[in-house]
Amino acid sequence: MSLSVTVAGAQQQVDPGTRVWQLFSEDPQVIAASVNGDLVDLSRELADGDTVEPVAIDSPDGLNVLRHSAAHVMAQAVQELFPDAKLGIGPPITDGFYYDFDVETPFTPEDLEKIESRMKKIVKEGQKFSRREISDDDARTELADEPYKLELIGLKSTAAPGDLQSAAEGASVEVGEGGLSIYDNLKRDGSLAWKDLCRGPHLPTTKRISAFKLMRSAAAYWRGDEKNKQLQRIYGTAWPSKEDLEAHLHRIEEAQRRDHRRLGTELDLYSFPDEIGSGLPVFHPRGGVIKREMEDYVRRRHIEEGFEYVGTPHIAKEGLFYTSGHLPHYGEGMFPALEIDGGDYRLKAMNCPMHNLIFRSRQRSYRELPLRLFEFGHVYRNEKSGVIHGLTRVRGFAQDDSHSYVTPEQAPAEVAHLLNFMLSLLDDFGMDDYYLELSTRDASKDKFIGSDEDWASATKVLEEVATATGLELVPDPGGAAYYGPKVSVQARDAIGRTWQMGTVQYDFNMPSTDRFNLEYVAADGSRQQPVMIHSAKFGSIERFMGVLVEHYAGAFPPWLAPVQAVGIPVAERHVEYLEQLAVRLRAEGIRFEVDDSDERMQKKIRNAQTQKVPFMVLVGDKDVEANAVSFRYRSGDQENGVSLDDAVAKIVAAVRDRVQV
RNA sequence: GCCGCCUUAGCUCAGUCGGUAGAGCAUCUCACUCGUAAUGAGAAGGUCGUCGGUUCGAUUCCGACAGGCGGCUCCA
Repeated sequence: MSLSVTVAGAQQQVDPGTRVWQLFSEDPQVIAASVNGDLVDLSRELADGDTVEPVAIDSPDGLNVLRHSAAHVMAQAVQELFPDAKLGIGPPITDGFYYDFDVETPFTPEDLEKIESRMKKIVKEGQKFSRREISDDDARTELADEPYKLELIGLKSTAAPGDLQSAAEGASVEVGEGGLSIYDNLKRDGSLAWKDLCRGPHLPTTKRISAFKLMRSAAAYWRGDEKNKQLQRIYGTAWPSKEDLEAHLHRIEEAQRRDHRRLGTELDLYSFPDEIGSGLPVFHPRGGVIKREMEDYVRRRHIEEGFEYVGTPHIAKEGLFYTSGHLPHYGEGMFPALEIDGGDYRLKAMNCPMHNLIFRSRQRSYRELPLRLFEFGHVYRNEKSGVIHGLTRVRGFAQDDSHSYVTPEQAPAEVAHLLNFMLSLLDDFGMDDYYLELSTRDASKDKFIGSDEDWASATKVLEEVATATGLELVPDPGGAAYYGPKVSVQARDAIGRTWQMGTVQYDFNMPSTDRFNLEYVAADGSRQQPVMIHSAKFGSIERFMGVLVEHYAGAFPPWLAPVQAVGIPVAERHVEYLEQLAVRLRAEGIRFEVDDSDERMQKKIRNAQTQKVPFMVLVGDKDVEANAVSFRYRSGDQENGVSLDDAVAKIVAAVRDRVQV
C-alpha cells in the first residue's frame, strides 16, 4: 500500500510514513515545503493525495522561515543569558527579524554582542527544530512562566478568525487559527535546549542560520499599544549566505549616503537650526531654488487644471477650529493657544477651514462648481518630539493644498481628476517607487464623525477611483481623517521607510449644517450642500523635497538642480570666454556659475562633481580656438568640441524638457 | 510622548583613566595658471550642547534640560 502525492507538479508514489525531506534530499536549498498550500516543516509526514511544493531558502517564504528561525535562536540566547527575560513575539520582517522581551533593564550594545556570540554557539551546535501539537490547556501549563504567551493563547481562544493579525502585529506567527504547537530546540543528544510557542515552520536545524547579525535594540509597546508596557525589541538581519549578508550591509551603507539629512548639509540645501526649534527647517539659497522650482511648477499646473490660487493666514481665532472639529478631534496635533486681545488664537494645522470661509464669503451657484481653491498653505503641527525626522516629519510645513467643492454627483469625477493629476505630477518629478493606500474608518473608535452611510459611500468612491489607476492599493483600516476617508500616495525613502505623500480625501462633514454650513443654489433654486474634496498633491513641500533628494541621491535633473551648469576654465585666461557664455545662458534663464576660484581645474571638476552639477562646461585653449566648449557629465562622460550654439541649445533643451542627464 | 544611544572647530571625527584640546576637509592669505575627481606653504577657527551638582580643579563623573540618531506609538 503506497501513498500517491503530487510533488512539484508530478505524480509520485511513496511509502506510508515518508516525510517531506525525503522528497527533496537532493537539494540542500530546500528548507521547508508547501503542502496543500500550507507552509510546513520538512519533517512533516506525507498523507495520501498531498500536493507538495519545495520551499527554497532564498525564496520569499524560505527567507521568512530562515528569519523566524533566527528569531527563535536569538530568544534562546537571550533566555540563556538573561533567565528572567519573558518572551513577547518574534516574527520575520523585511530583511530580518525581531523578538520582544520583557526584561528589567534594557539591553546594552555589549549585551547584543554577547547575545550574538551565544547565537553563533547555538547555530554551531546544530540544534534541531522539533514540532509538537499541544492543547490550549497543556500549553498554558507549559508556558506558565511566560505571561505574554499566555495572553496570546487567551486571545486566540476568544478572537474571531482573522482578528489575530490585528490583535498584535506579528502575533500570528506564534499562534495560528488552528491548534497550538510548540517548537522544541533539541541538542544533538536529544535533550531539550529551549522551546517556544510557535506555528512554524522552521529550518530543520539551527546550522542553516549561517549569516546573521543583530542590528539594534529598541523599546516597543506590547501589542503595539502605547497604553501597554514597553518591551525591549532586538532587531536582526539574516540571509542565506555570508555574501547576501555582506551585500545587505553594503546596501544599508549606500542608502545612508543618500539620506536627505546628510545630503542637505553636503549640498548646502537646508538646515535645522536649534535656535529655531525642532522640526523647523530653513532653506538655504540652493535648497530655495529647488523649493521654488517645485512650487512654481505645481502652481502653474494647478492653474492649468482649473484651480484658483488663494491665500490665507497662518493663525486664526480658536473658534474656527471648534467649528471645523479640529480642536476636539485633532487638538493634540495643534500648538497651544496664543492669547491676543483677550481671545485665544491658534496656529492652523489645516487649511480647509479657511478655504471654507472663502467658499462661504458669498452665495455660490451650482454653475461655479466644481469650485477649486488652491494655495501653499503653511500649517503647524505639534508633532511629538520623538517623531521629528529631517524634512520628512516636521512641525511647520507648506501643503500644496486644494479643496474642490462639488455636487455629490460631481464627486467621483473630481476625485478621479485629482488622483490622476497627482499621479501625473509624480511622474513629472520622476517619482516611480510608490503605492496607494486607502485609509478608512474604524467604526469602533469614536474619533470619526458622520454617519455610516456617508462613510460607506465616500469610501466606495475613493476605492473605485483608486482601483481604476491600476496601482497597488493597500488597505489602511482606521487611518482615515476624522472627517472622511482618504487615498494617499506612499513613497519610500532611502532606507525603505514609507512616507505618506499626496492625499485625496472625501469630506461630507465640514460642509454640513453643524460645521461650516456650506451651500450652493441649485438649478431649481433650492439650496444644496456641496461635498468637499481635500487634496494635497505633494502632501507637503518639505516632505516631498526630502523624498526627492533621496530619490535622486542629490543628482537632480537639470530643471531642479540648484546650479544647472558650471563653467570650468582650464586656466585663468579662459574665464573671460566663460563669462561671455554665462551672459547667453543666463539670458535663457539657466542657473550657470563660472568657477573663477584659485583652484586647479582638476579640483574644480571634483567640486562640481561632489556638488552633483548636471553640466560641467570646460574651456581651454583648444575650445577657445574652435569657438566651442567641452562638456563633462556627472557620469564622467565627456563631449568635446561642442559649438557654443549647440552647447546653449543642449542645456536649454534639457531644462525645458525636464529630462535627467 | 516612551526606550536606548549620542552631542568636541563650518563638516567628518580623534583625544583627555579629572589638570581647559587635535587631525582631515572647508574658510582666509600667499605662491602656482595647470585639459577631465583633491598643487604647495602658511594663518585663523573651539568658555568640548546648556544649566546645575560633586571636586582644590569638570570637556571628562552625576543630574536636569535642549538638540540629534535608531525604534515604538502617532502622522503630510
